[in-house]
Amino acid sequence: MKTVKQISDISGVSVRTLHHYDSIGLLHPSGYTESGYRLYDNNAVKRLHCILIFRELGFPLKKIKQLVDDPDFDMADEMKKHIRLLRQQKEQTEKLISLAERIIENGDDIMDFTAFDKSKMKKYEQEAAKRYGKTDAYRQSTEKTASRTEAENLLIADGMMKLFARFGDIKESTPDSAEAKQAVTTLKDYITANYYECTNEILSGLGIMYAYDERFKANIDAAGGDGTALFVSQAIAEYTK
Amino acid sequence: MKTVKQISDISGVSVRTLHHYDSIGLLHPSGYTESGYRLYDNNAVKRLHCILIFRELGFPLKKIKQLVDDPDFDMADEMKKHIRLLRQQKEQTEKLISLAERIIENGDDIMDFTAFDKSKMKKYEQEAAKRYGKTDAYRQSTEKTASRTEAENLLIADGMMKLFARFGDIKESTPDSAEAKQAVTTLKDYITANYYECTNEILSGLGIMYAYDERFKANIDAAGGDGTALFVSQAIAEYTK
DNA sequence: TTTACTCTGACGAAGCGTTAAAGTAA
DNA sequence: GTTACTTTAACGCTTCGTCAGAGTAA
Repeated sequence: MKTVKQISDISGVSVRTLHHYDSIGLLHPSGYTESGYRLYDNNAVKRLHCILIFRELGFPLKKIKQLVDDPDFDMADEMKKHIRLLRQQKEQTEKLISLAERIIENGDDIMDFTAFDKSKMKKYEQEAAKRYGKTDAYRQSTEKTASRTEAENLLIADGMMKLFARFGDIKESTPDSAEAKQAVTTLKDYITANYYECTNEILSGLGIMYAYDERFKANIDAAGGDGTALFVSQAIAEYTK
Repeated sequence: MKTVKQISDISGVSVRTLHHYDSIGLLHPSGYTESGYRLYDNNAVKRLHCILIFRELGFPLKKIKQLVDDPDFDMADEMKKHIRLLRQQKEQTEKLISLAERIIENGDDIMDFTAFDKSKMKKYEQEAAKRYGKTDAYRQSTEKTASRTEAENLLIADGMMKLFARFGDIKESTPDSAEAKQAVTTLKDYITANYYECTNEILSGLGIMYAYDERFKANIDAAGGDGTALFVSQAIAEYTK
């Protein structure tokens, strides 16, 4: 029979933890001294080892209690469920890593950019909706945006900027060049995939907006260099002609 | 100026969360109505969006507060530190997954096995220490075991069982066969790598123990089939002859 | 006596969810 | 009046860490 301190020393857990496990019924001492000191026997030590293994795997103490208390509990099944959980965790973390990396790449202006996406873009949507009566596009966009997380939206907006940057690369060619047409197609598809069905009509409206609305123009030129917004606008005009 | 409910609707966070962010100073309302209702302006909305992005990346609220409050705060640096954290998390999760998978493979008797490792093995170590005066081996083993987590030790013990299972595969050959010698070498190296420097002297003692101590015999035979413990013992005797 | 342990509370931490009681807006 | 909102207050959740005050062991 060992005291809390001895158990603590051989197992590495704190005395407080042993107290805690006692109080929640996960590991009661095997007995007590006459003055009320906790005493643990070898079975208790074994039980503690089991507990620590599950704990390390990330099981919550409640589940551990079930696992070690009920011998009929389907361990393999619980393990499999747990592995699924861990896999999800891993995927989630991977997502966050790539998110964080991309945010770093974009530098410090990422926040203004968000503003561009969430406020200005939406503002335009509303205007476009009034103009073309395409309330549908607005609804779609709002729903899709709402169903995503902030960071996901940030990435998608980031993708928009990258598309504009590509326009910047080819802005020395003509708006009716094959590259320009390709870029417009990509942009249209991107909007459809991520915001709403981008018809030629809407696209045309966007093209005008991009060149004449200062809010857009500034952001697009920032992404692709001076004159990019104008070039995008012209390329769209050619495309929808 | 929008009320809590409106902010909640457009951002997806709960009203309670807004209250919370107010109380911890992360996002104070831009103003109040005469009756004390919180009111938020566009700047507050932008700030909230920033907050949500960082939150999603897993930053603690305290750090987010610093990041959004202090414009001189080195964001890129914090991001990099955070990415390192995320990578560690991912690695840790990967470890746990492979751990859990291996535990599943081993079936339900994994716990008895742990007992075998932690209690019986150590008990033997002590006995061996007394017998050969090799207190050093005992200390090494204890230290190494203590420096690892429960699950890691479980895996290492699992490895021991696999080695015994290999002996079981070749137990129809002779104890002085090349395979047997190879298996003994592997066992010796494994013990040295994971517990303590396994000299021929100690190994010899182990060999005797494996065959005549019922506690070991039962476990080894369980891993490699009846007669495995005896075969291991003989193979070790040959090896150390 | 001194030093090392042990015991039972009880607060704190992170980030809100969830009532609860009561006032306000439309 | 009714219904939808709003406010503050406070417990709950999870797993212990960290005192605090007081008794026990050697």
